[in-house]
Amino acid sequence: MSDHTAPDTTAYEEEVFEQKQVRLDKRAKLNDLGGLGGGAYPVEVPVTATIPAVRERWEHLTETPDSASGETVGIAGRVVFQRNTGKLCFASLQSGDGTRIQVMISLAGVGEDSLAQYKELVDLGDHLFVRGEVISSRRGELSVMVEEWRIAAKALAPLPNLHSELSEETRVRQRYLDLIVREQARVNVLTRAKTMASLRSTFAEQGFVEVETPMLQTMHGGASARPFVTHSNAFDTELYLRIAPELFLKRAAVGGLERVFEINRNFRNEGADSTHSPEFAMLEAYQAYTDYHGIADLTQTLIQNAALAANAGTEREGSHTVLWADGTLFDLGGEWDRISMYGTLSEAVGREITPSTSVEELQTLADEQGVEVRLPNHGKLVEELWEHFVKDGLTRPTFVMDFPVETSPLTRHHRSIPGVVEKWDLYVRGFELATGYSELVDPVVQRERFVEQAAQAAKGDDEAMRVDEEFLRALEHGMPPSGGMGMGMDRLLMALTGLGIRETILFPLVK
RNA sequence: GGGCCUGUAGCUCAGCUGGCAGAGCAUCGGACUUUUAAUCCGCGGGUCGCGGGUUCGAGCCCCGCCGGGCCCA
Repeated sequence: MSDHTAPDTTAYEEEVFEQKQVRLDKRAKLNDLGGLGGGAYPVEVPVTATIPAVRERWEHLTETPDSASGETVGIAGRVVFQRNTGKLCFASLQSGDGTRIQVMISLAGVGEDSLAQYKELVDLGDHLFVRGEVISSRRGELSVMVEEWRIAAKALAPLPNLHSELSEETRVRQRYLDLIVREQARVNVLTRAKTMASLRSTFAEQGFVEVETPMLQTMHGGASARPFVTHSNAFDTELYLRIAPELFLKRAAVGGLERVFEINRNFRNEGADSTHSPEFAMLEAYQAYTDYHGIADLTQTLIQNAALAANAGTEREGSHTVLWADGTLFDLGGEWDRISMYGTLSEAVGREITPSTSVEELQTLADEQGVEVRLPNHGKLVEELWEHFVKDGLTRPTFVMDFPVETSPLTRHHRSIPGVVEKWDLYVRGFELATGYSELVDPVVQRERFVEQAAQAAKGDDEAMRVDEEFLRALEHGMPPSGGMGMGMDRLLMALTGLGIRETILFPLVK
């Protein structure tokens, strides 16, 4: 064992604390706390009850001010308010869920020395343990009359101002502060957790198996996106962070996992803005012996159950109508419409648009309406026109079915309508929440598509896929006819809560 | 990629036409046994995002860079 010199923490601390008087003062208190049992960071404190439990059990005391329960509890929480007077001090302790309770430290209760030490050493933001009787104050506030107190964990950095909102940037960069001071931040975390649990529960009810497939891949595929590249020292090779789990989940399907799903992170090396994050949680699911209609049924059930879960314990218990952050009520219930892209576009423009409508005719239509299109081909034009004429009119969750072949080159062709693929996008209030397919399982056709993609890549398209021989070999062993679906988890949370993407992610990537 | 807004004390923000760097809360010292953002007295606290320029003088005007937000593509 090599001997190592102790790191020179003193110099570092001097530097850190030097400029910040607040921290300097608090550090001085650390030394004082060293003289007390346990110091500033005791390994444990003798808690006998949680703050919410104490509140629930003795809430009735608030109806009779200045009364005593006769029972003693030991509780701990963060000091979020302090009102110190000469011989009687008040503090509010907050537990992790935001529940608060008042504690009272009096000369009569703890004695002169302990009271003086309390006033000297305990600051806003510290974790404090107290033991004492549960009482109500003269004003009727549920309180613990302290007989003994201890620092549970000293805070060196000061708590932010509790009476004004944190700025957007501080919320994101120091989410722990956001969680301490803002109820909605705590609710958001719980809503996300409840949503995830609900999805897994719905999948379990329907006989799906959850798997985890590689995030580090020797070849990226399953979507059109630019990947992050990294390097493996052990293999001395480049590896890609996955842009989608699709090609591995389909291998699982070949192996006999007839109902399989994964909820995990994807990474796309592209722009980050208020609706796009470079890393994002994605759900993908594959179900054998169904098609894009069956997988749409599944998707609707998953989201409606998630809405129920988000409403559990609220006044909307049992309802599919969710409450958004801006106060809007949004109904996710009922049977969702399934509309045809060509059909609704034709209706909207008052003339028949089909997969065989010419590029010229579509371009004229686009020009007339001032719709700008960069890459004029039939599919691109149809999608742009559809978005322009139809999309914004959708108020309820809607599956938009049957897309042009050109814009979905990797997708299975429609069984009866030429020029169209068996694909849907699920739109919820203007954005694409999920996408589903009758999966392409023909290894010969799949190979052709890969070869076309590889040609695009050779021409410099760094979003195009390469020929994945290992995946093709799997497909050649036969994948059952299947429906597949992908859904962004952050977007699902946005649909359930009306929040921006940075609020749905606990720690969004920031520079 | 384009346009607009923004960065000042630990936190949230003012700062006029270019003229000594400000407030509330927090911190520090003092008083107070029923406070609810307690009150009262007193004291501190700044790389005005960074770099350049104009000017007698720049938080403010100009240029570049960095961070954040909104809209558009």
